Amino acid sequence: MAKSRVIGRPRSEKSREAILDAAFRVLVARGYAGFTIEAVAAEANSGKTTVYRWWPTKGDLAAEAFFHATTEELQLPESASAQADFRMQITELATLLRGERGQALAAMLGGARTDSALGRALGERWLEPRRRWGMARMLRAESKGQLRADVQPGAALAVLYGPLYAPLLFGGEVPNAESVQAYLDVACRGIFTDP
Amino acid sequence: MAKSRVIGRPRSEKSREAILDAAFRVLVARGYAGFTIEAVAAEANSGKTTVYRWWPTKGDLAAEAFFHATTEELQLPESASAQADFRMQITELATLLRGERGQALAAMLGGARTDSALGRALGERWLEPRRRWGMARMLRAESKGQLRADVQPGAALAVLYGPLYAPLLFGGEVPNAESVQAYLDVACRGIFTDP
Amino acid sequence: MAKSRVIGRPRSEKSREAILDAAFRVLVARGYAGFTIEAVAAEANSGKTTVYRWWPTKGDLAAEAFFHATTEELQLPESASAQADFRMQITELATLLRGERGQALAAMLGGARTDSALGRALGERWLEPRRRWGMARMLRAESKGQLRADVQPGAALAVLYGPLYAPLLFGGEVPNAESVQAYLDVACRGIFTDP
Amino acid sequence: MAKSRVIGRPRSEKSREAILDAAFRVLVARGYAGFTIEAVAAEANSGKTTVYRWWPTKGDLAAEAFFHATTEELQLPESASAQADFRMQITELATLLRGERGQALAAMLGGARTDSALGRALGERWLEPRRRWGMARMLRAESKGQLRADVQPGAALAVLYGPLYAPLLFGGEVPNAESVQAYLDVACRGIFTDP
DNA sequence: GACTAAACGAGACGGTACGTCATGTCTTGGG
DNA sequence: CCCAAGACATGACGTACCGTCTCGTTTAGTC
Repeated sequence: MAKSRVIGRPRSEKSREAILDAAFRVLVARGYAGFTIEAVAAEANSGKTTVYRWWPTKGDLAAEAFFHATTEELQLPESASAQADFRMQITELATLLRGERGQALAAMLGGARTDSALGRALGERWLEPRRRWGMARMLRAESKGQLRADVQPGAALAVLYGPLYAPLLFGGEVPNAESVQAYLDVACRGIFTDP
Repeated sequence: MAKSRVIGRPRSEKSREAILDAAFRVLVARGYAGFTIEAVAAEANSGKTTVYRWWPTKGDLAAEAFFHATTEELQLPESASAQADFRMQITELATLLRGERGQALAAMLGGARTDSALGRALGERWLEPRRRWGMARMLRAESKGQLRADVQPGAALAVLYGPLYAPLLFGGEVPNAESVQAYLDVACRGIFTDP
Repeated sequence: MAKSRVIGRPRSEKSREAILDAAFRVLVARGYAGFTIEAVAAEANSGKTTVYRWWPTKGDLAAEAFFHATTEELQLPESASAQADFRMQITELATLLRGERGQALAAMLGGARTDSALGRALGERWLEPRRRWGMARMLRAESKGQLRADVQPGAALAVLYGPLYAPLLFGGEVPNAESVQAYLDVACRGIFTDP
Repeated sequence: MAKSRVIGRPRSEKSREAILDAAFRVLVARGYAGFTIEAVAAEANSGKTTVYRWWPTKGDLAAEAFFHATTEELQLPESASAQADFRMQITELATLLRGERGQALAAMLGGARTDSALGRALGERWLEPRRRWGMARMLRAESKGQLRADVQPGAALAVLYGPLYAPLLFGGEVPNAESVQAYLDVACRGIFTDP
């Protein structure tokens, strides 16, 4: 039986926590522009070296800090109606994005285009799980005849989620609850068969 | 009669052009991360002072450089069918975004969240004219009974344009022609009355 | 007639002075070990960049700071007796080295072995002028028959000045006045003909 | 009778040798500037802790490495003529300093001014034994009437050895054989009675 | 033969200084 | 008054060593 052979001083979990917490705080407080490795290290009472040792880029750190700041798992509603499930998921997502974590996510999204590591991390850890759940739910809905004819699941997801994120691109805010319901009404009508 | 008395050397149009051209080139070549005032000034064989004198922020310069690089006017299709008009406009927009100017726009969008001047400039000069045309077209469609019941024009625009821009947020590319048609099929079905 | 054509903002003499003064202060206060570019820049209320722009290495800066701190010209005694001239010059040199400037010189000498720029600068600007005067004076003494037979001027200078500097090598101090007179008595007896 | 009670793993002689050898190699190869504890530990395949455990400062390590690299004992010539003895000793010393060990000694001398531990170690282990022998030999010469009148032994040693070491201060090399003979001719004439 | 306790290699830790780069401001001479 | 050139103070970058620390692993005695 292979025994895990680790040499040298092990990584300090305390330091890791301190840095991730500090990173999240800096991200929320100063945005991605003020998200400096030096600022994070200072806020965490840590050395810059320690930060660089574990997070090679700002993006890696920001992404991990973001996901570290929450233990909430992805909501995976599963009722009889696919439409109801998506509406609920998107409504909750919008609420989430309007809160502190949304601030941080929005701050990071600015950097995602520039910092490919950040873009990849957010894509893999934020978008992809949601997309995966969405695709699966969509396919199940299709097999139950809940989708209108010729609706491609991918296109349907684009129409459902795109309007939620797009305003962030031009410096805007996440749509408020009312706007979300309004666009969901329109989008769902093109996708689902139930009224 | 008082004669408008302007003293001193007039602003050099040649220099302005050189800077805007250089800015666009830098934007396309190195992205918004490498979009440095120093780089632009060097590329334009100009002084940094001259750049700062006329464009107080990077965002202002980037935005103006972007719009300077094109003389194409906004497409304002006006056929009998609102659906056809929007589909055409969005299809052309997608094509445009996939080209060199799209590269530049995408590059800038990263900075828009951080640099509020850039966000404002893009909002005013890129988004707003399109939104205005979109709203007007939508209202006209409504009055002609081309919209389905209870479709709010704003929500409809969100559903039509959101899926086009959203992928850029996470570092992705503009959707390809096929994907655009697929999502338009879905979106339009929820909005318009014509098949 | 060639006209000096200099473009751009000229070098700030004020800044240069501030940096050199600060450097000398740091050198005296903290020794060559604490002679940090950052410390000098901070002490001078200047930017590190400005320091690096003009003094590529610590050694260059230290040497120039040292020589900047004095306007005293090299003593060039010229009496009838070469022995008297050398004794006076060396006695005054010893006094000088025991003062504040000596502190700085001693501090630098530690770095001279490591930092070849510093070694070169000190050699050229401190040692060489003294050596040149010494050689000239020695040759004149020789032509007047003031040197004992077969005394090579270079060897004579080594015997006169070596004992003054050597103690610094092992972390010691410059010899006190009494010790200087004692070794000069011995050295001169091997060099000069006058009693 | 109290028995020496030492518990725990005894110090590894192998490790000690490896570190000292590595230290000497690093000293010769990279000079005192590149004489890094990390470099030594890496070169010795040892841990930094082990180095720090036994040699509290760089200076201690450098000095011990230097003396470890040689088993040659101090030459203590003792002929009838003090002058001959000193000339021989100094000539051999100059030869030694021009070799590999001289490189290392010269490298360390830069650090001696800054690192007082190194200065002390070199003073005690290199200079002092030689000085002690020199003083003793000088006193014996005095009692035999081999010194000229009023020659203080300390001053005589300064005149004999100073010219050998002094050039190292300004980054120079140890004088070559010819120069050494030339200055010895001059110096000895002021000290000894024999021709 | 098991126990004890220090030495050892490895390497993570909080720091300091490094030398470079871009920022936005300023100061020249020439147009 | 504009422009190019470029110096200036500032502050973050990512790297190299510092000296300290914590691991798991030897390596002797002692029990």
